[in-house]
Amino acid sequence: MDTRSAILNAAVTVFSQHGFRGSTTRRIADAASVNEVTIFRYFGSKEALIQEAIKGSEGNAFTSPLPQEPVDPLDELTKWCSAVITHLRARGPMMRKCMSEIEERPELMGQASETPTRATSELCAYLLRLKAMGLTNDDFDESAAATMLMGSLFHDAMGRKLMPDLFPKPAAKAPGKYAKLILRSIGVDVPVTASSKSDHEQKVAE
Amino acid sequence: MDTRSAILNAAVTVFSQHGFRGSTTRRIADAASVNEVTIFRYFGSKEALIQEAIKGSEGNAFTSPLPQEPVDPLDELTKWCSAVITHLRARGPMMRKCMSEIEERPELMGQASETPTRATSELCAYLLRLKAMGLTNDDFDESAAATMLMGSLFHDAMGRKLMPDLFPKPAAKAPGKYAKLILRSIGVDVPVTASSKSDHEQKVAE
DNA sequence: GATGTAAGTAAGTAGCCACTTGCATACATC
DNA sequence: GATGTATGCAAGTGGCTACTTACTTACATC
Repeated sequence: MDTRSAILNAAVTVFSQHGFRGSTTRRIADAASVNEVTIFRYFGSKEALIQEAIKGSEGNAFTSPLPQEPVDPLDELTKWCSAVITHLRARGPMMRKCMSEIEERPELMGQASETPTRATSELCAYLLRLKAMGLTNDDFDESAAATMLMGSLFHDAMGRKLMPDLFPKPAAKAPGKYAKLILRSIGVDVPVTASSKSDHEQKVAE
Repeated sequence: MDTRSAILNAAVTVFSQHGFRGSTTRRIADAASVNEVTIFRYFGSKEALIQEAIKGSEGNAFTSPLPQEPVDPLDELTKWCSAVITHLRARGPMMRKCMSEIEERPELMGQASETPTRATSELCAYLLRLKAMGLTNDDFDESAAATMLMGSLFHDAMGRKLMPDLFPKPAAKAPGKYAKLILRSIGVDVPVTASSKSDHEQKVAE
């Protein structure tokens, strides 16, 4: 309805598919069902349009909190991992484009780095809460563990479509497997058979 | 010296920096110190040149084996992780470009997927050897664990330059931290203080 | 009914792009 | 010294690109 935001949305869509160089003003105008000239009246240049479009789409940042007081770490982490993967997967194409063009257009990177940064630090804090509760080893490196889990989620979200054979199947159970492994790596006692979030009766010893 | 391979090398370099659309034949010709026309005489089209250049660069595949008979898992894995990260980091820009253009040019993906695929399956086999030796839990999911470690290495190689704050520092010690965590996640008994490959005296119990 | 505003239409500019053509040069081999 | 081969050079073609200009249409408000 609103012309300006129609153009911005179209710019995000086209950029996600074709990258900066492939996002011609003609393509964006067509996608927005708007005349090409209108784009320049609103934004002045393609550069300015795409920058504003991408910065604007940062608004939908990731916010799925981990509980302040852990009760069932495996279950909680599994659900959180699931949410992170879903979020990353939806933004996959756009993040791939941003990461690919970082050498030429570093100003576009905000979008791609925000979610991983926020998620990693939240995860780190959660792991420290587990430690404070005495559920873990007391010597583990929480920052390395958080990065590692985040890396797995990132890898899965980015790579599963490109090389499906590399990843644990089915995709829906992968978050549970990652969560279980990371918990075990820091000494949390996870029951043997609890390998996915579908095992709801299995609770971690507290 | 050889004109043909000079052009191919230049094509890889330029593509790694600018992607497909940014790799103009003029840029490639300049980088190869060759006349633009020569490119078309050899390869017919830009499309054909870049495809051959990228396929050709798959030659330098990753081959750093994990030992057939594990002796010191933490040390062996740490060195292997280090080698994988180094390899991926060197190919980072090119892999980012390939992954970014997969929707438009799926035929360029071979390069980006070969190393992770090979490395993951080698890692998986190694973890099974540890299991066969009775060093691990007997219920762990080796495929998930291999993917997870691979994801961490991939993530580190791809992302550390873009968002340095996200990763364990110093970079040289990260492979050891990942290796230690993954070993612990599958039940291998890793000494408390062995957190990097620099701790050579510390050996894993056999 | 006059005015202002948001948008479309048509046309054009200057530059880059992949790719072609025709010709010149250098060198090596017979 | 003739021939062939590899390469450079100059110029050009047609198409696309970002962006501009000038004019028009439609609608809303005074």
